[in-house]
Order: sequence, then C-alpha cells, then structure tokens
Amino acid sequence: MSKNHVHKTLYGLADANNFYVSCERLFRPGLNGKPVVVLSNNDGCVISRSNEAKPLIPMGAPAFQYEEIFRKHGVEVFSANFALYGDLSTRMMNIIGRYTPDMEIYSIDEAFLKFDGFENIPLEEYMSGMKKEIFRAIGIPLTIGIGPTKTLAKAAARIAKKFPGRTRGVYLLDTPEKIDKALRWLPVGDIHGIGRRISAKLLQMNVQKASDFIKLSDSFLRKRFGIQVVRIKHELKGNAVFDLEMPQPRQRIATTRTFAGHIRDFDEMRERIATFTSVTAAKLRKQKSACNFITVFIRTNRHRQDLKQYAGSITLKTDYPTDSSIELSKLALTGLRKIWRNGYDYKKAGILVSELVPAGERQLNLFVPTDERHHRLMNVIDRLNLRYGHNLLKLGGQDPQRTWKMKQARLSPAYTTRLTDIIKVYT
DNA sequence: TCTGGGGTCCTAGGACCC
DNA sequence: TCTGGGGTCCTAGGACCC
Repeated sequence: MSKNHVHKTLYGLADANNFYVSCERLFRPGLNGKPVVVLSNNDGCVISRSNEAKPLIPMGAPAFQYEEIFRKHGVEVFSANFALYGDLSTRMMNIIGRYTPDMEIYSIDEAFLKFDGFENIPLEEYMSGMKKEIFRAIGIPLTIGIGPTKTLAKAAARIAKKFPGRTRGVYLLDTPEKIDKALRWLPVGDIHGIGRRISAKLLQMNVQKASDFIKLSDSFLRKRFGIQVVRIKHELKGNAVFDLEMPQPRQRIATTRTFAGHIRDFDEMRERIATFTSVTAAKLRKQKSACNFITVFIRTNRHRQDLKQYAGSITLKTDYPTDSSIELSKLALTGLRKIWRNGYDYKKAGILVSELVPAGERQLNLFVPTDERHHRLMNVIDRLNLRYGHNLLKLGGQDPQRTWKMKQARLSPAYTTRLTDIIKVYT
C-alpha cells in the first residue's frame, strides 16, 4: 500500500425504524400516520412504538397501565408476532449483504457494515440507494449512519433519525468538523454503551454531552466505570476499538417465560420446566452445541410486594457435554425438586444452559456412552418439529393434552409464515 | 508473641444491548 | 387481574494455593 494512498475504513449502521411496528404496518397501510404499538409476550409491555406513539407511551410501559391512553388517543395495539418479524428481518439482511461483503447482523433490526476500499464510492448516495431498494422490496423504512468507528456510526444514525428532513435518513460523519459538532449535540445517555446508570452518574458530574465525556481522562473513566467505558471514549474520538464481529455459537442459551397467571402446583411447574428444557435442547442441537451445565430457576412476581416472595435457582453439571432433551430434562427436574417450595405463587421460570462446546467434540471422549439411540430420536423430533411447527412432538414429562397459551389477544395474522393448521402426531 | 503477599480460578451480580 | 425475553462483557470478592 503506497503512503499517499491512505485507505480509510468507515463503519455503517443500518437500523430499521420502529421495526416491529413497521412490520405490522406493511399489511395495513391505514396505520400510517397513526400511533401504533407492539406488545411483548403475554401482552405484557410495550416493546415497539411508532413515532406518533412515542410522545404518549414510554418504552417498556406495562400495557395494563396504558389502556386508558390507548383508548383516548386511538392507539393501534398488536401482540408480538416474532415469526413475521424474523422473516422480514431475514429478507432485509439479505439485501443489505449485497451492498458490502463485510457485514455483521447485530440484532433483528440492525446491521453494522464495514466499508473498506470504498474510497471512490460516494457512500451517502450508495446507502441511500440501499435504503430505497429495501423500502421498495420489503416496505421497511431504514435509517443509516456512517462514521470512522461503530460508536460514531451509531451516533450518525441517531442524527439521521432526529433530523429526517435534512438528512433524508442517511448521515455521514466523515470530517473532524462534523464529528465535533455531532459530539457537542449528542447527550451522554444517547452514546451507545452508556446506559441509564452510568449516564445518571455522569450528569451528576455535569457531564452532559459526548463532547464533555471525551474530555475525561482514561484513568478516571477506568477507575470509576470500567474498561468498556474507556473503549467507548476512544471510539468517539475516532479510534476504532470494536471491529465487526463474526457470528459465533452462543455461549449460553435460555428459555424463560413469565406466566399469564401464576403456578402453585408442582406438577404444573414440572410440565413447564420439561417443555422449556426440550425447547432449549432443540436450540442447542440447532447450533450443534452440547452443554456442560444447566440452570433451573423459578420465582414469584417481584412486582407484587404484597405477596410472599421467593426466588430459587440451581445449576447442575451434566455428566458429559450433552444436547439430549431426555438427559437434560432429567437433570432439570432433579433441580426443580431441590428449589421448589410449596405455598408460593410462581410467576416466572426458566432454563439456561452454559459452557457450551461443539457437539462433535464429545465423541472424542472414550468414556462417554454413545447414546446413539437418543441421537436418532432427537433428530427425528427436530425434523418433525421443523416441518410441522414448533413443539408438536413432546417428551414424557410434558403433558400431551395441555397446550400452554400465551395471552395474545391482538395478534395480527402471520402473513408470510402462517402454517395452515396444527398437525397432530400420534405415536 | 506473631498475624504476608501474590497469583489464579470461580461465581454472582452489575451494566449494557436490542 | 394485568409488568418480556435473550443475550454479552466485565468486575469484585471469596476460596484456594504456595
């Protein structure tokens, strides 16, 4: 590489606007311009808001406390339909991936991009073209920020979102002057990686804007807030610390649920735990991992100070790395018996597996039983569940009669993913 | 009477993200 | 009556060892 030809790397962030709400709007153009919200599982709290809804309802608001507001302002309310959102996300990411080879899918609605060797390409126009293509093809509106680091790309996207008229949804932070101006505008709480706790402490010290924040010394930040916050400062100053991350197997996998009502009965809980465990084991097999530990937890409703509170949790070691629903269910139920206490109204429970290793590795261990039959059975279960819908095939500990229903009073049809009907499998 | 110091490993919990 | 779910990384402090 010649000296006078410096290759300047830039990062981009493509972020779908109010993603879940935008997905719901695709099939109902009448919702455009209206306040719309999407609720979490059990219709518990607000997890996505249209721009019109944002001044009315805070993020995470418990739905039952806002029924009055919903009515008064004619807010359109939807139960979450994650199958639909996942499908639209995949389509969106496929298009984004055609614009640069270096891309990191950061979440269901966000992707980081890396522009290496794009010196002769006008990035604003290029990304503006991508934004238009995605809107034309899928109907999802995007905001795009570009800058010398991931943290600055995030900040640029925030600016693009805040000033849609002037930026047309795409903003490039490429000169020291623009970066300086952006940092003087950006509130510390809006810096990526500075959350509620740390921004409250910074505000107490009268550190209000990102431009104030980057003046603090490394040693002070290190001592007071830890190494991660120092890294964020460097990123804001234009030194890339965080690179794109390649997809890797999860280190932990969890399945947890808050119940629509509550559970007092051990057998009911045993059934729920067995189901969570087989869902978790299927997730393990999907990423071809096996786990060394399994954690079971149950807890009462922590929002109800008037009720007796109890939270129990236990972590058990597997005999050898496993992805077997049967092995893991046995362990999970052993754990559940140990932490179960009679007389409480349980509101939430879950399963978490950890210390994952690649599933193939365990066969290198001569002392491990081959459990070939387990393996074949698990394979069959996974294939049938994949084909006919989630969780149709159940294990012994799961009550075959019982279908656990989330509260989803306001579900929209799953237009792109609908399965015709439930298929019963008799064995 | 005297009451070290440094290293490693592990875990729980904090803080953050979408 | 009704308050989500699934992740990551880091740190402090205890246990243990020499």
